[in-house]
Amino acid sequence: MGITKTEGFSEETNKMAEVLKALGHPARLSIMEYLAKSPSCVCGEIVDELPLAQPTISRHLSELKKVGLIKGNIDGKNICYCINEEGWNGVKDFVANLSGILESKNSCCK
Amino acid sequence: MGITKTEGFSEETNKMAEVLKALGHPARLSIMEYLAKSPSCVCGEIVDELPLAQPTISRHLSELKKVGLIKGNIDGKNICYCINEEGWNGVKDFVANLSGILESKNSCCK
DNA sequence: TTCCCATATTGCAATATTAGAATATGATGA
DNA sequence: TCATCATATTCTAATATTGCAATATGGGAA
Repeated sequence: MGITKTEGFSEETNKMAEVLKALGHPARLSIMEYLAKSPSCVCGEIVDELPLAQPTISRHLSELKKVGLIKGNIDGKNICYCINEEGWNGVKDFVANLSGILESKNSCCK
Repeated sequence: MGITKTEGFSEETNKMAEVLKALGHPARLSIMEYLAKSPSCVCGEIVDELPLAQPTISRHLSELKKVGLIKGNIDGKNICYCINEEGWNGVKDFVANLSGILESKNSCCK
């Protein structure tokens, strides 16, 4: 079917899955890494940096934006993209939370 | 095309993207949450827990296994699935690392 | 052995994703 | 105004993903 079933899962699970899915692509992950490291964040630089055509990158950017992982500020002709800390913190918290649960119990498989 | 371009990205980026992609599905994320919380981890319980048919869950389990997020121990007729801490730590470290970089610089977008 | 039980695999059909060419938009500068 | 630059959108073909029915596998019990 290709369609992802979301009924029966909690709202948070579905939301987090969408965010993680957005991160689960080399180009989008690279964009996040680049934005985290780079002092500046103009769209054009990302296009220069990645081995993909401009329209493809534009689409990936909009996908990251859709799930709230990045935000863009229009700056004249350019658009300055940055990591949306609020969105990223959602991921961070989720991972920390699951890690905490894991640590508090021992695995039943060896 | 539907094919994800991986040339031009680092090995680690591609690997991490695969892992995050595996997490980026409500059923698979739920499985991870369930395995983290549950004291036991028999496959059948997961099938009972999730609103999906057994073959579908089996596929999701094998996908999680493929990227190293879980492992399974055969236990008589049953299979006992657990989170593979090594694999999970990869995610944890990645997130912590990016968070660290983020904290050490201020966003250029407001 | 034969019959269950638990899990995996196969084989679809439906839908989603991906990449890039072509094109559109929208701002700035001449 | 018109040309140019930066980015977004649209379109299309190729491929991937998803879900489930049907079936296979493989272990234990009778």
